[in-house]
Amino acid sequence: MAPKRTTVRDLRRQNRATLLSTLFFDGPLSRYELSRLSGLSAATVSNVTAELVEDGLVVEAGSVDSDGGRPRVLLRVNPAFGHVVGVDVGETGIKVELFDLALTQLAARDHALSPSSPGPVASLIASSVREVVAAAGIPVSTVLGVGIGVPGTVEQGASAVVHAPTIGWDGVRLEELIRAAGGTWPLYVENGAKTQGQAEMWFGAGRGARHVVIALIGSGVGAAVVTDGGVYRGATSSAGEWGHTTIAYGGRPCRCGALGCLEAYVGAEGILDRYRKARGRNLSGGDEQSTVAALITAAEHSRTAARVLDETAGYLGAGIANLVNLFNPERIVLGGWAGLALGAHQLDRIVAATRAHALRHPFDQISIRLGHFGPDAVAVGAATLPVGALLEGASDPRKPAPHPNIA
Amino acid sequence: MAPKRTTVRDLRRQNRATLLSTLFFDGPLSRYELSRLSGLSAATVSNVTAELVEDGLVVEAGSVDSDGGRPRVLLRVNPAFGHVVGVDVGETGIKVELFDLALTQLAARDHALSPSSPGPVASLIASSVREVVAAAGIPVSTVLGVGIGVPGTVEQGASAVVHAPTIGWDGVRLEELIRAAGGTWPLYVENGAKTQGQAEMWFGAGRGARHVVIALIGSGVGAAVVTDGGVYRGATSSAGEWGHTTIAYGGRPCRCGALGCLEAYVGAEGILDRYRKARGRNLSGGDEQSTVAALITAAEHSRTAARVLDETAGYLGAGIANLVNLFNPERIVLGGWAGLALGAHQLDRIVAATRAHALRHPFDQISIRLGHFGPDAVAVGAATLPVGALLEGASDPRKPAPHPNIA
DNA sequence: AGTCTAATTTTAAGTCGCAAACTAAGGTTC
DNA sequence: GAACCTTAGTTTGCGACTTAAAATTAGACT
Repeated sequence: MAPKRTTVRDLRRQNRATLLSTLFFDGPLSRYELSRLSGLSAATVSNVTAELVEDGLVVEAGSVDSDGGRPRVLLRVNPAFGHVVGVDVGETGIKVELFDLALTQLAARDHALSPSSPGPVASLIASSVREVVAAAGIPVSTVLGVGIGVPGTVEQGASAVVHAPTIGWDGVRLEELIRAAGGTWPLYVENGAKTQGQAEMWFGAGRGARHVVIALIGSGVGAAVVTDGGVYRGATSSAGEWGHTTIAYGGRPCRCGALGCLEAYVGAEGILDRYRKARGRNLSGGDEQSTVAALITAAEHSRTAARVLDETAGYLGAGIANLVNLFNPERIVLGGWAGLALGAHQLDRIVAATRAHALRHPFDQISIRLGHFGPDAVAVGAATLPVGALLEGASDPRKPAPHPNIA
Repeated sequence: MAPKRTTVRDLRRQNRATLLSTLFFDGPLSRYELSRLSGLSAATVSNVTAELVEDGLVVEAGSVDSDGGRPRVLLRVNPAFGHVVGVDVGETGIKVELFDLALTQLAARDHALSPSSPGPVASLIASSVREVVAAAGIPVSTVLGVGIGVPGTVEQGASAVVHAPTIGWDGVRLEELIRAAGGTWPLYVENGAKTQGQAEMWFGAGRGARHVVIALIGSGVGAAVVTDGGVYRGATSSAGEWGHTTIAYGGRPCRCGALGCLEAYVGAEGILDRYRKARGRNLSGGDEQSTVAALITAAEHSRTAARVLDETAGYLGAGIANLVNLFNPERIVLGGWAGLALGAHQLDRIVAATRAHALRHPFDQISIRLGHFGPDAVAVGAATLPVGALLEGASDPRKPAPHPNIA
């Protein structure tokens, strides 16, 4: 029940982590400002930052005049301290991106992937990481870790186990496969929706808030729930399966086998299928993404298209209202390619539908915004995983704790 | 982002709290076992427990032989250290119960309440607390605090603000009113569903689990969400409004004004109304509670009644499945008077409906159980609030921190 | 009485953060 | 341009904490 911390040394780790995180997120700061922000005494800040500078994690970054006294020396996290890699394992391909510690992209690779059985994917990941490292011309030893976002649930443990029905993975020990393919970096495997959520929280539309739900709509529908600043995982890391919540009891069949799931109404496939049924014929081809774009454009002239989109906004609003009522967040971020497309043209209607279905009190607390990230969200979010582990206080970054989740 | 703890003294408080909580929840334990359970060294345990014994919070409770060595001395929380009061503010009356620290009931009072405007309720609470204290014959100074469960949302802050539309409260500063009526005890105000949840977590069907959703069905429908051992509140303490999540888009009107809320289908009122509509006439009168009981009995003979209950199980299962998909708990506890009544006769069907609507992976994690508490749940849970504050480390129990939530 | 085992307590050592005193680095005043 | 002010950051001394190891305590067994 009660939290559990013990030795006086954990205290040091804790304070070290607090200062490092503050520097990372709130930009260059002087020791003096750090002291104010962290609540630690100036003496301790001085002491701990000296250690951080010694370790090379933090560097001085110029100084700024104070009015009439000694100028403040600014400190910031050393972007060159090390590098991180983010991998987006998608249904049709993988994306591998290399960043410095400030999450500036240094190199990237895309690879299509037809069969997507686990072994080849693991090999491809391992070789692609080596590729981007070579492309950026950095020593491989500076890679602090590789974060991997996968399209399914991840059971965290000694070695992460991935269940991803949409690509036919069931109980895949991805970490072990990548190690077998020669990957020696610390690995962090996480559900793709959760890494997208983390990207929005760290650098996007979620910044500054502590209770946020990131609603993601693409071909499928998911959500990342952030409670009190951290991604919520639930008992076995599969929390946030918003797409398969029932919104219309006994309604449209969903690919998951149930009836009336939200995804069957507002997922890209669901939207197009409803349009198809309403219209009696298919929209002009292309991939899903461009077909949805075409539908949105068509809505300017076609009553049917407009009606389908209006209904979509209604269902989506009800779905968002469920999130609002259950989680009482301070902010909702709408993301995913379809979410961004719908949001750009229909945000007012979506908000109105949300208001109609949510309780007044929690609704009054929220602001609904569009996500800042496009197709890079998963990879960027995945790359934040090793950075997060570093910030949380793995003092030896190349040997991090089992997983940030555990700590 | 990062948690924030500072001085070496907090460490002591922390460890003190850990040991006290362990003793409270895991019964009498020897110092040796405490050391194992808490991970603290034997020396520290000895040191801290000495302090706890000195303060009167902990007493020795016999000893138990070890095989061949010095016998272990058992320690437990001193039930007589102080007393706590739990208050259940309901829609039709208030219930005030006095407990010792082991949550053994020592006295109780019920009062009907017709107008329920805030002032008189506050006075009634203050006088009832004095009544139960007198009835139990304990000195008033041993009252460590008064917990109050209210039927609405509570904004925690310097002074709790209550919004309870069903009894016409809007922005009521209950604490201040009780103080004005002469109540000098530390007060803890919390939403009634959340106190019920805490009662089940501490002493009922939630014991031992860390991720639980307690689904409460009475006249209305609510839920208490427990994540990682603590009651989840969200940004403004109104999380868990399960009753007003949309389950049937465009469906039955709900008293909240929206269409298709879960409450409109599985709340007692919703069930009875659906039966009325199906049957074309009312069920024989009485209060809601006995009418529902009558309906359940009638289902043995009446096809209509059976069908209404079957449908109820279906809707309820879908609603529970939404909780499972979103929160991924390890356990669902079904409570509230109507929830217990339905569960006693229909649990199989409810579980089956849940399976039909939930994703396989999270569904496989859960066990669905009935709550252990009946009408006392709110008051017992409310009484746990001051106890929780004591366990969390308010070293001077009569002057607790603003609210356990804040810490 | 002496010995064995296991549970606590005492002791000595090492860490930590903080308040206060102190140093650094620049501007202002006369 | 020397004395003084102001603000930033560092050093010092101290009290508080946990721990490992040594010492003590308390029964059981011989």
